[in-house]
Amino acid sequence: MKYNPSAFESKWQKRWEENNIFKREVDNSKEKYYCLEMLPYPSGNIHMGHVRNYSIGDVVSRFKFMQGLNVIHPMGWDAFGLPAENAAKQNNRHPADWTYSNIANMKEQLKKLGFSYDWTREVATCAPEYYKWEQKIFIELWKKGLAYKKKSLVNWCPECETVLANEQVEDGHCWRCSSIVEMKELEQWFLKITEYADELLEYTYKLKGWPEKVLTMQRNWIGKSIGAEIIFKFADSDKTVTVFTTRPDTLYGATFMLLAPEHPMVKDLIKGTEYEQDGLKFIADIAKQDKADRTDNKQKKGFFTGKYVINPVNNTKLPVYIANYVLMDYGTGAVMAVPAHDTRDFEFAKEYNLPIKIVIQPEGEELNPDKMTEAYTGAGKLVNSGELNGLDYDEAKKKIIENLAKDNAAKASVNFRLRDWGISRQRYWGAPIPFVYCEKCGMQPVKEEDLPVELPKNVDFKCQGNPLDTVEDFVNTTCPVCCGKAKRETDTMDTFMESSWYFLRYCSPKCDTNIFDKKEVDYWMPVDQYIGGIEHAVMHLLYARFFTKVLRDMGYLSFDEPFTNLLTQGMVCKETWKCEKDGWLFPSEVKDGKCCKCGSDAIKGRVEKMSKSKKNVVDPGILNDQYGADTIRLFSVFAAPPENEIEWSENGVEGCYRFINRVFRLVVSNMDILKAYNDTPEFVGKTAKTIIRATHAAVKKVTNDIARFQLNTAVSAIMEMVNTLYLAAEKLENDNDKAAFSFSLNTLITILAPFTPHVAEELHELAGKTSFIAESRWPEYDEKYTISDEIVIVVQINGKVRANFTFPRDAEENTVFDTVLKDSKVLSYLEGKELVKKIFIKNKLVSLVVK
RNA sequence: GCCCGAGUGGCGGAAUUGGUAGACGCAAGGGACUUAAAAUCCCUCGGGUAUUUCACCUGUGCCGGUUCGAUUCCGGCCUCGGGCACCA
Repeated sequence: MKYNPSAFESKWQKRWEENNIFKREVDNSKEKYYCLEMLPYPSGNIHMGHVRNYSIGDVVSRFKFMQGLNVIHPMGWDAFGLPAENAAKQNNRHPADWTYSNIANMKEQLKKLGFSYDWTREVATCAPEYYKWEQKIFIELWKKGLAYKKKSLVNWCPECETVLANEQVEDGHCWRCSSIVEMKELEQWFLKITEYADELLEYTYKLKGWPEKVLTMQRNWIGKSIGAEIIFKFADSDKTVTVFTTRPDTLYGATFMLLAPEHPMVKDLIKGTEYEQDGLKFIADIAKQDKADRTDNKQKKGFFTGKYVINPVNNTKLPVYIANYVLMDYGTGAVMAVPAHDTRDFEFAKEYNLPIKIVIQPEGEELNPDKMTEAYTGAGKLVNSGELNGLDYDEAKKKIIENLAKDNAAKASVNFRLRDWGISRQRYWGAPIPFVYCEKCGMQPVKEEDLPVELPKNVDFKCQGNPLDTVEDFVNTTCPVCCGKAKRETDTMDTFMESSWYFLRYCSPKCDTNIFDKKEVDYWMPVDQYIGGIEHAVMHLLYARFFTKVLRDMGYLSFDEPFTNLLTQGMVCKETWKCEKDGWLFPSEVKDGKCCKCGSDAIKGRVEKMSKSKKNVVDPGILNDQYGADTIRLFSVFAAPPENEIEWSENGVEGCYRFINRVFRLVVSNMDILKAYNDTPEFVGKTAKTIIRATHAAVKKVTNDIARFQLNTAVSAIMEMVNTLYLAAEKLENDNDKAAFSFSLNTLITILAPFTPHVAEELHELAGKTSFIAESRWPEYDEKYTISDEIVIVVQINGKVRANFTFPRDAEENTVFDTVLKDSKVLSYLEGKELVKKIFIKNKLVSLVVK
């Protein structure tokens, strides 16, 4: 009998489904376990990244379930988004059709991989039954003042024809299409995530189950700076300007003042003066630059306004400049410049020949302004600072704020890099924002009983701009307050809104009375294990944390964080090929190092994440046909630790296939023993002991390794067990040996079940069992059977291993030294030398020091 | 520049508390079986010196320290990967 996965994999998938074995319900008598994988965007096909993500999650889910936990393991579709709309433009296909057919296709592919999802909880975020509740959340956010509409300068992607959140701009480019992002002034909806900045940051220190890397990225993104606001008076008027600084201790060293070109005071300051004309030109020049240009070009440029402010600590007059490197959207848009102790201010001072005044002296060094080539930004003691002289810079920070606070000239202040989340999108395929504009009553939310505001079906996708604007039936409506004529909001919500709460909806996906059923959420949430790619470290994971905190404060939730443990799995990569003329090549287009199209040299490119554009994609569907689901699943978890990158290797897959074959042969060729012996073996006899030990040791290692997500070593432990069983199979002598062997094979099938569930079920059935292995109890191991009676004691002499001795377990110090110190090899090292020290570590080693 | 993470064979990677570095797998080489191939099985596999075999030296990015003993702990560096970045 040969291992032929295509003969039975679909059979088991069908049986699991027919018997509803992955369908789970609230059961207060059982401990719950929520295993969640990031829901996919229905792009059309499952790719290797999905397979890896879901294989990891499936091992954990199946394992936890076999351990007796009530495991919820849902799957759904992040179904709104631009690709559906682009497909509509190109192929004349409605985004809904395109999306739902992709979902059907991908669901089929997932089922063929045998993942243990509870499909009764499936959610598609583009369904009105889903986004209805999102609209309700949105209105409640608005009622709490956490959603607001504001005219502001926003990121605009000309290619996608929509606004982007700050999180969606990478290096000045659109995260989706890489076009250069423009700045545009528009009236937009925002969510006040900044109100939660402090708590979001604080909890990054409490999330013990998250990778440090992700927490750091979130901390960087939130970017908290502790400092002070200081008020400066103008020399020639009663006006004041406030600056934010993290270095109030350097206030005595301020030698000029800088304002952002967009600062609201700037135009007034130069109005009617000789500086007006050139100043306006300077401002206009900077305004012309896009985000990428302005940050790329680090050259400091400034313009003197002709005005002066007074330094509140020493009444010095400081010239006021407009500077290109001062940003309006951070701090107050005004900066006190301390060239001696700030890198950028130093460059500016050099450029415009402004004075540099040292106020911090580092220990053991004497700074001299004429000789400095760069600013000194480190620690030190204060000088040239009046009453603060001699203070440490940290103390001076507090002292100076205290002093100035008496005259209301300063206060302690905190600034965040995090901006409010812009969620308006000028696209069709998203959840409509449930607001209307009435001529009489102004902006009004749609009444709850009228939700959802459904997307209209008949729309012209080929038009310019937002297709929703052209749908008269949709736009024209009545006011929920006065019933008069009103117009609907046509912006839709950012698709990250849907993924910010879907894990809550999974708990009661069909609840039609509220966002979710609180009882269900109280039982299942928070998520015990969340698994997904590192690319969501900031955007999705920050938004979901924000939503959780907001819903908690609205009384919907009674916990602070949605995801207790997070695993960020690495990418699946493969080598690439490139030709100078024809660009990226498929491996099939390369022959003997030459490009098949033009015959020139094909260059082996970097190992990169699998992507269509780089032509290095491996289709899981084809692999499934070739090797079966179990092999792909096993490879995905065995190739590397989950958080590392996997470099795709056909040979590696082949190796996993070979291993499953090896297991299949081992079990099938010993089927008679497996069936005939059902009693518990006794722990006697060399062969039986070896078998039982190998079994308990494997169970121990696999159990512990899955728990700490070392799935690769869990698989190696099973491989080792199989190797031992192959050797033992030759040596079975009596009934007890065979009983041990039978016990071991049964255990092997059981511990394989989370990794290769199909072959495990098949072997289980071949062994005459009628139950599902997926529903079997995970085996327990007994420590006393994992250890051997004999142990090897290593002898180190002056730190080097010189000999090995076999002793009975727990041999005493005296016994060991008696043998060791009589051994001729050991003695040869001691000859003519003095034995200075003897160290004995039980069951491990002896260490001798000689002189 | 600031902040995180990581450096171990030809490769992916093991070593859970400081205790025989290289588990498991891949690749490579040799052999068995076979008319042949596939499949399977066995042996070798960090580097070096031996080969009168069983041995010795060296080795976990580099330099130093602690220790009987360091991939693991401490100090200093180097390199790579990632995040943030005219953020005041």
